[in-house]
Formats: sequence, C-alpha cells, structure tokens
Amino acid sequence: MAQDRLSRAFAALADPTRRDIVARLAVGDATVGQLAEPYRVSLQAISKHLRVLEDAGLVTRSRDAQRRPCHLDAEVFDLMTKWIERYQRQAEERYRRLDSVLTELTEEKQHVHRHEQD
Amino acid sequence: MAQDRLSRAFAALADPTRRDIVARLAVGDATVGQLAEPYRVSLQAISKHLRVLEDAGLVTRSRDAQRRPCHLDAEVFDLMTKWIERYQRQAEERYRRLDSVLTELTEEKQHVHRHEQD
DNA sequence: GTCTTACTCAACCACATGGTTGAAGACAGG
DNA sequence: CCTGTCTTCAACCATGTGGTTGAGTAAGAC
Repeated sequence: MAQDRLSRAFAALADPTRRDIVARLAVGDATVGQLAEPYRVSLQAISKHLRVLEDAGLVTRSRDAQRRPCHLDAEVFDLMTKWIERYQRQAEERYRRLDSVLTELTEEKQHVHRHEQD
Repeated sequence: MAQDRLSRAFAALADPTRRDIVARLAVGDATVGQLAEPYRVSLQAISKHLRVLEDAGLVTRSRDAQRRPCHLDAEVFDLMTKWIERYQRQAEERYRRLDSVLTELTEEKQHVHRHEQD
C-alpha cells in the first residue's frame, strides 16, 4: 500500500520518531549514527526509518566515505500543505456559509415570531 | 501505536480513500451510506475509515434518526500545517544560509586566487 | 592484507491495519 | 408489535510495520 507520493509522505510523518528525525535534520545534515544516537532503539531501526523518509521524498542521502549523510528535502512539504490547506479552506468557508444561513434562519424565525405577535 | 493527535492525523491522511472522504466532506456533510456509495468496498470498511478519521479529530458525527451524518472538522489541520511549515521554513532558511556560505567561499577563493596573482 | 567503522540486508516476531462476512443495535413507519 | 433502513460490532484473514538480532558490504586506518 501507500502507493502515491502524498500517501507515503503522510505515512512517513505519522511516526513520532520520524517526525523527530525530520526536526533534527531541519537544523542540519547528519549521519545515520548521529541520528540514531539519542534513541534507545537499534541503529538498524533508525536506518529503516531513514529509508521510509527517503522513499517519501523527505530525505536525500549522499556518500562521504563510509558515512551516509542525510539531508532534509523541503519540497514534498509543499505537496502536503497544499493538499491540507485546500480542504481546510473549503471546510472553513463552508462553515462560514452555514453560519450565515443559520443567522438568516434565526432572523426569519424572529420575523415570523413578530408576525405571530401582531 | 500512533498515540498522539498529530500521529493519528498524519496516519489518517496516509490512506487515499480517507483523503478522498475528507475531500468530499469539505463540500458538505454526508451520511455513512452516502460516503460509501462511490466505492466498491463494503459499507463496513468505510465505517471503519470514518472511525479512524473521527479518532484523529478530523471528523465529527452527529445523529439523525438511524443516520450518522459526518462533518469535517478543520481544526486539526492547523496542527499539521503548523508542524510542517515550521520545519519547512527551517529547512529552506538553512538552504539559503548554505547557499550564502557557498557564495562566500567562492568569493574567498576568487580573492585568494587574486592574491596569488599579485 | 587485516582491522575498524559505518551502515545495509535478511530473517524473524508481535502487533496494527484494511479488507471481508455475518450478526446485532438503533430507530422510523406501518 | 414487526419490518425495513442505516450503521456498528465481532471474528477472521492477508499484508504491512516497527522492532529485534546476526550476517554482509563498503571504505578508511593500520
């Protein structure tokens, strides 16, 4: 599963450890060993996380002797924010419209009420 | 797993069907049956997806006789965009700084080169 | 060449997830 | 009450995921 870019990106950030890694890479590039150091899990586990981030297009890796420095690629973030903001905007606008409809209804009701009182 | 709000929200949107449901709910509220109709999967499967979206705080449900109308809640989107944009900004800024460092280095090199020519 | 460092690959395990089907709830209408 | 409609619950299955350990690979250091 998780075939498309967007699915892979969201899935990658669904894990707290991976979000943490992204946060650290935002400060600066780091090797697998450096990234693994703060965690109690094995280096292989972190290596797997980095593979997921790489497959999601969030991280790119180069080579420096035995080391594999990881670098954050901010581009895919655009995809996600664009997707989210689109529906966020739609939902908020719809909410505003609903709100005004309710206001209209209330005003109408009050109008009717006043009519009844006449 | 997927304990915190942010993790649940990202995980919820990692599934294309659920993103599709969110897109439809942005247009307007809908019942489980209405939401399930376009898909070939069972209604129970969609019901499960809606539970995931609800647990993630992306969807709220009310009651209308037997029906359970679903409503998109845009609030959690804020959490996600804020998280993403924070590291996006950091990464981009770092990229700009690196860029200026490289420019400085190049200028320095040219300077040295000029010195050597003296 | 051999050693050490940095990392990946492979096999395995426990558990989560997306799907199924069938039964059970909740509720309006006769 | 019974019936039909809308939805969830429960059990199950296949596959995916995050973790482990142990072996294998790549490349500088001796």
